Amino acid sequence: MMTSTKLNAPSATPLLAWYDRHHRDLPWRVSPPMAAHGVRADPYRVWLSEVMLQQTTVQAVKPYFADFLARWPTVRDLAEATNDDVMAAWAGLGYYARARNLKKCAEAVATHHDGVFPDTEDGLKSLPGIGDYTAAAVAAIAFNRQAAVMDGNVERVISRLYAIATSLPAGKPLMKQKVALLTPADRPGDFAQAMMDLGATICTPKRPACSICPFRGSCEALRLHDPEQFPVKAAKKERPVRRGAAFVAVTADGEILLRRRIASGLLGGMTEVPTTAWTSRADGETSADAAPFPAQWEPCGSVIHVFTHFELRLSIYRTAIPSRIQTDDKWWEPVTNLEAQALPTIMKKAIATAIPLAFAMPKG
DNA sequence: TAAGCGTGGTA
DNA sequence: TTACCAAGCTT
Repeated sequence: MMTSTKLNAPSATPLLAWYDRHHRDLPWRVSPPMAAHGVRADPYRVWLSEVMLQQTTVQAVKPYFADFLARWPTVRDLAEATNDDVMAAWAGLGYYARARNLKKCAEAVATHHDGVFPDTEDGLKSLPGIGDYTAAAVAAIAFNRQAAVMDGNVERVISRLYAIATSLPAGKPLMKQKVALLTPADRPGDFAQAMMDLGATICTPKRPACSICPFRGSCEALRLHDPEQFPVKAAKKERPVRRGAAFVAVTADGEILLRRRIASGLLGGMTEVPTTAWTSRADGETSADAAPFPAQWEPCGSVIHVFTHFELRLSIYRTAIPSRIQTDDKWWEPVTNLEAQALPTIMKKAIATAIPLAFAMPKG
């Protein structure tokens, strides 16, 4: 006789058992056996990794994490660094407001908290760049607080476990409630990391490996035979195209003209070559007419770069001049020193288009 | 609440 | 190739 499948009530226990066996080894992480002996990860490392991991893959973060930790081993070291050095070290990782807030947060901890991170969610959340997720993650992982950690992975796992059909972000409060009920008092940090590991390796967006999932006996979405339909997300919007021109000027001495972007907004505080405005207008300025100074500007290609909310198509112009030309709000930088600059990826692409060996030149 | 905010990997 | 997406925060 056919009977309906009976689900067990979800519990942290099988997840933690799975985590003990299958957890990922990551540079900022304390392994479960160590954690079981009361060893906690350094709050500075947990915070640094969590900020870097916001909307960013583990693979992309690893080299940046190692570099930051080597250069600034403690939060005080980071607080005493220059903004330029921090922005240059962050260059390429994206979402540069994170780097600006990282520096502000380090300064706040050093100045107002005696160099010690707050050990509560509320205390952490009051710091720059720390929101709901990061506050809960640091509180749970570094301080063993019973905080409900909810990121994209957890949203996916929870929405499937309970077959929550409410779309995101509207369904988030209900999901957070479910996570809070599931979070154990004894191993909250391991639980949070286990949920994220599960989301990253088993409960994946496409083709989840339900047959080996520790929640397979409790998952409502699996019982419905369609885990991929969760979580339900709002429809995405189309990505408009903007156009502009970028100008690469190089002197006979091998110096390139650079400038600093304004401190806020897109690529805020980062370094760039002079460009026109980036406009969605079909008749937008993309010619050499708007160059930073009169010269023989030669078109040398184009760069397409996809940002989160628009696609940028930059026409690249270059000129070679005998010596520096006086400009305001700009400076000349040796091409051999570009690696030390806070150049976002789009600008490295633009420069590499005009000077193919710009990032392959030996230093000094 | 919705929009703004990067980049590189993957299917 | 196009589209999606990866440990979100701020305004």
